[in-house]
Amino acid sequence: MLSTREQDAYHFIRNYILQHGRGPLLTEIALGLGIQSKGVAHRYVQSLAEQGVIKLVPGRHRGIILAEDEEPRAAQLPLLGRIAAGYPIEAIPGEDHIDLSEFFMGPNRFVLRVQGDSMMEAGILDGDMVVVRSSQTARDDDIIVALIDGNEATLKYYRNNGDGSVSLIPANSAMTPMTYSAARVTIQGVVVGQMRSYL
Amino acid sequence: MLSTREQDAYHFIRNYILQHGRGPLLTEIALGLGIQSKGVAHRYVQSLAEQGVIKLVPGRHRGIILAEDEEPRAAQLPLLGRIAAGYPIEAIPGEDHIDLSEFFMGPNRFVLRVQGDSMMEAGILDGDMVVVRSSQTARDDDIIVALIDGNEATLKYYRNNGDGSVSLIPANSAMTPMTYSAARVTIQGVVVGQMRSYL
DNA sequence: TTGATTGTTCTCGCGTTGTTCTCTATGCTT
DNA sequence: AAGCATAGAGAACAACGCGAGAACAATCAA
Repeated sequence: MLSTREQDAYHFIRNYILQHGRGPLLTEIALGLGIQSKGVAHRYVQSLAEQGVIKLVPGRHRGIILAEDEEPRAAQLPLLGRIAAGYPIEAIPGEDHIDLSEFFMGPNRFVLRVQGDSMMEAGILDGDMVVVRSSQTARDDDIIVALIDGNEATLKYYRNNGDGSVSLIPANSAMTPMTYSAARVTIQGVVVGQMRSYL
Repeated sequence: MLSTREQDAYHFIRNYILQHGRGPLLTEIALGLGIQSKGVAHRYVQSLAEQGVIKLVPGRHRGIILAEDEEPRAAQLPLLGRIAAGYPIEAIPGEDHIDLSEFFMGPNRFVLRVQGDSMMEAGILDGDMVVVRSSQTARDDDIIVALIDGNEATLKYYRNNGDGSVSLIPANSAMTPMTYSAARVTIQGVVVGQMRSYL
């Protein structure tokens, strides 16, 4: 059973290893817990090791390993919290990590790079990546990858008009929605995620 | 388990080989680490070789090879190509997979969930996740996480006015840019990525 | 009170990192 | 082919800081 501060220490250590790829120093743990004493940090580390939550490489600096660390740690980032204008960063209780794999991965998915501004007002900008789940069907208001007449690809909101026609609606007030007979539109997939890099 | 400086050495060697196509000299490694001693460089190289991170061709100058790393990660998705309104999906030559780890992972990064519409017109919507690289500095037009007066967090474009004041500019025409004395604004990090899930 | 939790401060051995020197072997230059 | 500058290999030595605790104190709940 972990005490309150032991849990704090564990979370700090976990975050540190995920961020830096190596164990923290006792001093860094102490700093992270807001205390001056690396002695206490050491005591917590010992306790965590005894309880099997972490493992120690004896006689080494930064010799802390996560016990759960058999699984691929490739795609985890610490999730610090929620940010809203006017308030301090608010921690999200219960969630302290985000796994990019879980976030985006799934069967029958692929990625497209978006060119153009047709979904601009939906927050999908020129150059963004969209994660698409292959599907021949979609629900209203899904963002879909559609093929018109078998050769023209497009990214639009989907609307089935129920009369044998479908509408493809851009998220850009400078462009107009288009309506086609259902036969002309082939759904290739549904957008399930979006990402952007600022580097 | 690599020590701090061994990791530094490994990164230097890796970069060197990727850049020059051949292994570095011990002297060059020492230079790259900012030390005068090629003896230490040698010690690090030996240790890296023992731990299997690199391989050595015995009896040769520049005989350092990268051990075949990069076991296929779980966080890859096929990258089909580029989609633009009016054209078929166009394959992107040379790129056929996207690695979520490479896309988003890096040292000193964390994730925040965005609340509010202050960066709406930059394609960062309410509920999106942003990947932030910890940093105390930023360049003009970076999107930053800033703390105002030490307790108010916000996500804005950054602009250093050069006269001791900085401006924080929202991407939302319904909101107005704010200017503060530089002392009141603490930069917590720079947004390097953004992602959204539609599920 | 008593014990659990949390914290400070101090000490000690050694891990880590660095310098410098020597010896041998490689490989470019002549 | 021979000579030589330089690279690899490693030993000896030293400074510094980190891990590993020990000793002790404050706080709070049972």
